[in-house]
Order: sequence, then C-alpha cells, then structure tokens
Amino acid sequence: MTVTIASWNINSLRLRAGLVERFLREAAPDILCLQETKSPVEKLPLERFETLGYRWNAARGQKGYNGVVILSRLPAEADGHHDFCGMGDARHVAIRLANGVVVENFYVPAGGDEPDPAANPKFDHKLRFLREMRDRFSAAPPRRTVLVGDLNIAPREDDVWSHRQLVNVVSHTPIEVEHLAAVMEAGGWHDVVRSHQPEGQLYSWWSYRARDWDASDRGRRLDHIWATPDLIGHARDSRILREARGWEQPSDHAPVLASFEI
DNA sequence: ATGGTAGGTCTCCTA
Repeated sequence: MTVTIASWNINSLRLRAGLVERFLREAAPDILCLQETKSPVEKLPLERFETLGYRWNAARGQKGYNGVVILSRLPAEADGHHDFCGMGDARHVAIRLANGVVVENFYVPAGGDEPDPAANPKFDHKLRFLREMRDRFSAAPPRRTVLVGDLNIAPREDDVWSHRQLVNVVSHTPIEVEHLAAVMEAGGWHDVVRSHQPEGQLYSWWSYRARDWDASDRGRRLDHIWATPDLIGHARDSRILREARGWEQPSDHAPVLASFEI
C-alpha cells in the first residue's frame, strides 16, 4: 500500500487548526507530523482531526513553546518520546504502524542568532541536541523508520536563497551542517526529498519579515523527510506544498510530503 | 548595516 507522510511546522496548532483541516482535506496524507504546536496536549482540538478520519495520534506539549503532534488515519501506537538535553522540552514523539514502520517527529532547537556556542546558550543547545541524536542513532541503528521534522538546518548550498549571504547565519553554518551530516551518518539516513529532486533550489520556510515572501523568495529548506536504507527504495515521490505559505494567516513553514510503498 | 513580522504569555520571550 501507499503511505503518504507529511511534516509541517504549524506555529500554533490552536490558531491554525483550520489550516490543518484544509491541508488534511486537500492533500489527504495518511500521517501528518506537526511541530511548534505551542500548547499543552489537553488544550489541542484533536477531535476536529478525528472527525476527518485521523483517529490515532501521539502528542507532546508544553505551554507556549515547542510541541510535537502526529496525526494518523492508519492504526498506530505510541512509540515513545525522548527528552533531548534533559530540559523537559516537547521536541520529539514517535509512532509505530501495524506493519512495523516507525515515524519519528522532531523539532530541533532553532539556535538563536549568534552562531557561537560559547557566547550563545541557544546555539550550544542546538549542537548538543544534534550530538545526542547522533549518539542515540549510533547506539540503536533505526530500521524501517521515517524521520521527519523541522530540523532548523538547511544543509546544502541550494537549500538557501544565497549560500554566500547565509553561510554565517544560524541554520546554514558549517558547524551545523557538519552536525546534521553526523546525525545522518549515524542513523544511515537518506534525504528523501533530495533523492527525488537532486538539483536546484528547494525551500520549505520563508520569513514573516519579508515585505513579499513570494516575490523575494528568500527561502530556506529547514524541514526534512529522511528514511532508513531499507525504506529509501520504497519512497515514490515527494514535494513541498509552497502554496500553503500563501494561505490566509499562514505558518512561515510549508508542508513537506513523501509517499512510500510499504 | 540594519530592521523587518508573528505567536503566546503576561511584559518579554522565542522564532
């Protein structure tokens, strides 16, 4: 069967539950992983998504910050969550489908403005979070797993609107790119979206601060879908739904989707 | 070189 998995940093699920409903109706993914839900789980309107057939979910939340949710219309069970860096942040949750495929949903710390771990605790946190991801994947290599999320790093030169102008900007610095590569190496991960679109500019995020995000197109590819080696050959297509960035009162991120024959 | 916008919470933090 074909299973479509989507990832979207929604920037407040309570404010944008209507946009999520629109996306579920129009794109009809089997599984939707959300980040920055910004709410305790008990205050999320999950019943609105159950009505659309998304009867299974796994969620982690906290007041005002972070938060990760997985909605599924396929039967799924919770497959744990991990408190990276031991700060109590809701940045990771996972489910397991009946066929054994695991879906991991991550929200990696943004890292603040200054790309210096000695001067900026948020950047240090981001790098420590990535090293902990690396170490956990080294200790327990994932199998039959899809990893998605807002990883807050645009690793390639064509993942940003200007490599030259962003090489010292948090999200695209060499040390972040190296840390992300180490996470990929440790888990044996493959970049699903780039496996289908190996060339050319590709973005999933455009700042709210641009006068005209669409015209200036100063985007970055911060949101990713990865697969383990045993699944990468089953990935059939992938895309970024840029048009959602232009919806009414949008998130600053667009959804990323991929399908798998599994 | 700088400032620009958005969301949540409780006056400023985070992105």
